[in-house]
Amino acid sequence: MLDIQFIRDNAAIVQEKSKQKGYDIDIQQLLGFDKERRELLQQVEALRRQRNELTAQTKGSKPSEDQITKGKNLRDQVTDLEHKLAAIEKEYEILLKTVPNMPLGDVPIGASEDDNQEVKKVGEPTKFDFKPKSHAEIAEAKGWIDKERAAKVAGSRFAYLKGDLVKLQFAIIQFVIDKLTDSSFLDAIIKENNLQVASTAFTPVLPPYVIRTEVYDAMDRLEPREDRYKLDQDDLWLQGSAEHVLGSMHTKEGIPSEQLPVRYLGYATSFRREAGSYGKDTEGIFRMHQFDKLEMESITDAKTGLEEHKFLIAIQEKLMQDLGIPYRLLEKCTADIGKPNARGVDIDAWLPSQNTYRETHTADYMTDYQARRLSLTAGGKGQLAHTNDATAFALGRTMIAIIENYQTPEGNVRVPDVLQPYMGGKTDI
RNA sequence: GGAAGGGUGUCCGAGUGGUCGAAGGAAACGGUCUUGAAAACCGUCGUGCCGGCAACGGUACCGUGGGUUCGAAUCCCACCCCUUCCGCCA
Repeated sequence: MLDIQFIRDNAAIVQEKSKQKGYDIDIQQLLGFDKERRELLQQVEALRRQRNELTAQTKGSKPSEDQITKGKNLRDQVTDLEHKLAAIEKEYEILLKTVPNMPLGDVPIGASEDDNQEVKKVGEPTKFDFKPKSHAEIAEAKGWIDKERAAKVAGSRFAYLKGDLVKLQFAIIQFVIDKLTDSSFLDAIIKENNLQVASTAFTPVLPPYVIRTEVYDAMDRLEPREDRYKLDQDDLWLQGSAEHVLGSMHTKEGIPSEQLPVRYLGYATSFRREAGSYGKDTEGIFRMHQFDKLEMESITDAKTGLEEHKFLIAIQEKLMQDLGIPYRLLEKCTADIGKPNARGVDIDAWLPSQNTYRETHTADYMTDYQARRLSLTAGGKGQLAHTNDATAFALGRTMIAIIENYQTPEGNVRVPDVLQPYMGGKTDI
């Protein structure tokens, strides 16, 4: 969430920028609650002071009848005002939490994802001298995907992945882990892009797949909750991205400057109900309730947060280039970056069967918006951390891109060069 | 799942109704002493919120949330977490 002091000092800006993100918040109403809350708080504290003074008078000896009467009277007044204060604070907090993070100055203003701005295209759309098939056609023919049986067991939008596709997934995982834990690989990216960040290697992490309501909410990733899976018997949700359980890992901690930046490469199976996307992307494994993902997460101080964001994007690009998949980079507009984001980009991979680019990556920079509610500081007392997350590879969609861009007329798939060592030297599957 | 014990400041740890924001120790920081260092000694040493230009004042916080009481770290209830033992289990 935002700092209330910032909202008090910049009410008009907050109002305007919230609107640009598609959140029409009544800032004046929020400030009204804030004022009322502070007035009540002062009254409550004055009464508590009286009560404390009375207690100090009576300590050591039995209080007189008179003092007890006075105390009871004070207690009732305090309790009454505390209830009023609690009610106001609840309204205040609900409203405060609805205020989105402020977009950075370079974020394009827009009303929908159509207003996202293309920054560049890398690689030419793959050319074929035959009609390219969709990943679903190839994979089903190869026996790599079985959705019909998955439907019997788990319902729609689930799949069994089998055979060489599974090997390919693990090859990608191993490839990325090798690269991101190698600080010389990172250092080369830093130099090439002239970035001012440390070459600290990523720590690979296998996180828990479930997350408490309170923590999920503090990350501001619980909503929309109809897209989340809730565990019936516990106060737990299945995470929708490794980022949800990685970013929250250091909640209520202070990270000393010598340990910054904290960089994690998380691998997790993520779960999404895909509410509201019925009938969309039903072919193959493009949009699933369950998918595996390699996710980068980093915690920095305020000074280096933006540079870290650019670094994570540079890594995403480098990994895509290493796999040889044509892609485009989009700067997401105010309406599309997401509530906790100050800035965000998408990478879309070229999919020959759809003759277009489709989203495979996102990179999110949250400034201190998440850290404020997580009580996460970095580099000193009261200095809120800046958080960044970015997809390394969403494995399902990455394999779709590989299958479609590397397909042969015979319906085979060439293995990208960098992955061959992880596939036992196989060049085709 | 059953039984027992426990969660207190940066850390260890005392505290079972008022004199407790909290003993004592360690660490850290400043100083005295010393050629220098160690030791010893002296001092400083939690955070949030509200008010204030500030100095400062107030308030809250002893796992979390309720409750009892004139008054709660301390008593009661619920929950969370940790440890040990038993059971079950990959």
